[in-house]
Amino acid sequence: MTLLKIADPKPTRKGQASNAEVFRSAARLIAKKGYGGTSISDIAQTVGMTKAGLYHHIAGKQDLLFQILQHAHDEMERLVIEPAKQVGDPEHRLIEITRRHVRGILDGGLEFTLLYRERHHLDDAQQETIALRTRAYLALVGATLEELAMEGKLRDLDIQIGTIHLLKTISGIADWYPMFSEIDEDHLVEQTVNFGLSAILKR
Amino acid sequence: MTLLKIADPKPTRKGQASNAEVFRSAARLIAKKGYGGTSISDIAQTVGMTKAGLYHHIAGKQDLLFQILQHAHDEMERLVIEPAKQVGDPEHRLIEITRRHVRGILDGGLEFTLLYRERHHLDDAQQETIALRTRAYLALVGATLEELAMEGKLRDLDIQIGTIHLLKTISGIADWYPMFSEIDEDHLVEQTVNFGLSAILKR
DNA sequence: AAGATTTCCGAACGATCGGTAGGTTTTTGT
DNA sequence: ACAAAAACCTACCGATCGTTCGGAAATCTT
Repeated sequence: MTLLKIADPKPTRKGQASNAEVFRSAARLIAKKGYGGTSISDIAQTVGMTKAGLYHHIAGKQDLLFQILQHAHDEMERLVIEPAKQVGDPEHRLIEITRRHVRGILDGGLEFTLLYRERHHLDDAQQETIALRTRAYLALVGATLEELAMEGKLRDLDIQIGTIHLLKTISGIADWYPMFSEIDEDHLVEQTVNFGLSAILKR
Repeated sequence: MTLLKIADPKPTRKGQASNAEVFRSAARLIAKKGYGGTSISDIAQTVGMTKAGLYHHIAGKQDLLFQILQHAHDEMERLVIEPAKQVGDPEHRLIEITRRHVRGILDGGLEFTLLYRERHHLDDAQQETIALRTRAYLALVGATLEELAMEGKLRDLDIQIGTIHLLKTISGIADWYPMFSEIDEDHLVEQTVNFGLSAILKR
């Protein structure tokens, strides 16, 4: 009757990470109804447990949100940042970042992306941890634009603003794609790459 | 002792619109803490009333959100859509839309923009009303891109996707500008126009 | 000044919230 | 097979939620 396939056989130390399936279900729920609008009972119900049962896996509601966001950043680093860092040429790196980020969102990172905006429910220390990781990603994209500028490939634009606009275009997909799901995923990926690169590079 | 300067001298019919000051305060609060995370007491406190006192002006929490969103769309139509419709040339119209929309966000439309994502807390009928108004704005931008395509000024891009990406770039400003408020407003407006037009138009 | 109306408040309502205590079932290690 | 550990439950806690009601101030009308 167990609806949770526990990934870690041993751990699940009280308060520490439990498993990714709970995270995903919880993330989907919180993304839909908001942090304050989602009760622990709600989450427990969708993963097939009672409230008290769920509390065996998490240390609290705030901690659950924090761990979900950490998990999202872990995935982000694994699927986007690390692969992109292998690319030497800045133009191809920017394309790689865009492509992988959009793919990551479409391949189930959707609910995690939407959860990022609930980060103000964390305490200050947790918020700072998340902010650091976000800033690191922003710095990667910003540095790539700097390289492109030195190569003379960049348009006449404010690199800081351009960086944020590009990333907002990408992460914004999580907001609207569910309502336009007839759009082909590959098509969306390429269109987004074109949109972003056209806005940023001389062409 | 009245902290609310009532706009309508007579009306304030129970459940109907009250005044814009309450809307702004409530919008700011809800934008910061989320709909579910903001209590009626919270809102009442920031406008200098008790819970019961506030309920003389609103018909309920859900209705308050609905009226705030309607008010936001009213402002949007007044400050962006109507002026833009006066512009015949599609390229200048697109610039006008972008410029006015960004300006609207910076000049206090920030909290209203952020509130849009709480629309799922409305009932179905209210949600449909808001969706209709949003779709009308999207259609205006989409039609402008169509005109540009016929003039041969458009890049080779999917108009639907391009439209949404452009609008997400703009509305995304509300998300991050408070954290980068050292950026000059005029500079941000022009950079955003350039970013959007470069992504969309042949240049 | 008097009466009617609007504005606001204190107090309470049922419901639900996050979280806990203590016990039962299931799984695991040997 | 059996004990230890992990997973999960029922039942409950105090606090807070959105909302309501009856009345008290304040304001407006005449």
